[in-house]
Amino acid sequence: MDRNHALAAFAALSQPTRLDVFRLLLRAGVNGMAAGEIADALDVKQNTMSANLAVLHQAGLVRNQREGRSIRYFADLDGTRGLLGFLMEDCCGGNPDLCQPVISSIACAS
Amino acid sequence: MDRNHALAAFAALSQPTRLDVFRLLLRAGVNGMAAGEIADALDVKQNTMSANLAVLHQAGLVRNQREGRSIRYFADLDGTRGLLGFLMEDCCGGNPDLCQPVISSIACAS
DNA sequence: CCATCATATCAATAATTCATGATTTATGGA
DNA sequence: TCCATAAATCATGAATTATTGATATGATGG
Repeated sequence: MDRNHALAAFAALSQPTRLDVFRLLLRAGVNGMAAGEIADALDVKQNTMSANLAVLHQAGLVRNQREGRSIRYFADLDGTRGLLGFLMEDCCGGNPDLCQPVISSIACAS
Repeated sequence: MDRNHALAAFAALSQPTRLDVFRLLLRAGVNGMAAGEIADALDVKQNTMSANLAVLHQAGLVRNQREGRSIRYFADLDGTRGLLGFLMEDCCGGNPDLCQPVISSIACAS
């Protein structure tokens, strides 16, 4: 993850529909959702959703996979990890004592 | 951190200068940097930087504090934690097994 | 093949965002 | 009080981004 990838990812997440899509796909987990399902779930027109999915894909935040006539989308956790790592690396490198509480507070309460 | 705050934060980080500022302030740690220092360090005009700092502040990503004639800026780690937590909460809630690797991979290598 | 369904791409307009010169506000020193 | 410094605000033009109707591509079943 370099600076330009990070910029693209943040831009992707700065739009309401796209943020909703990403969180929806996080919830969907390994099942993912077909493009049309996503559009229906969020009440967004098909071509608008297609464009927004393309932005998320380009940004490395979602993956997709053709499945018959549909294309199924998944949250890309590798890309997500890269983004968060990029954001926090400076903090962790220079000031781990300050950074650690940020990390630990978002750990899954398993 | 609600959806609108998260959108504002992602929008703030989606602009090159602002991303650079945020990372610079993470590196600066508790010392922070004066607004003018930041503008000089990144070779950005004073009023442009002022506007960008205002966006980051509004988004809850930086704090500031007047210090004589200068205003000193700091990365706001509470705001940052809120943002990351918001982004990952759905994943953690429904799919902690998938989410955990994302979290642990960004932990500080102390 | 042909019809249909699912998704992507295109073209055009509307809306938002950005950078900047000029100006204003706030602070501190003489 | 007057001046100098530091930062914020304002107004404007340029560039980017979003949405949408129309159309194209790709896959499946008959």
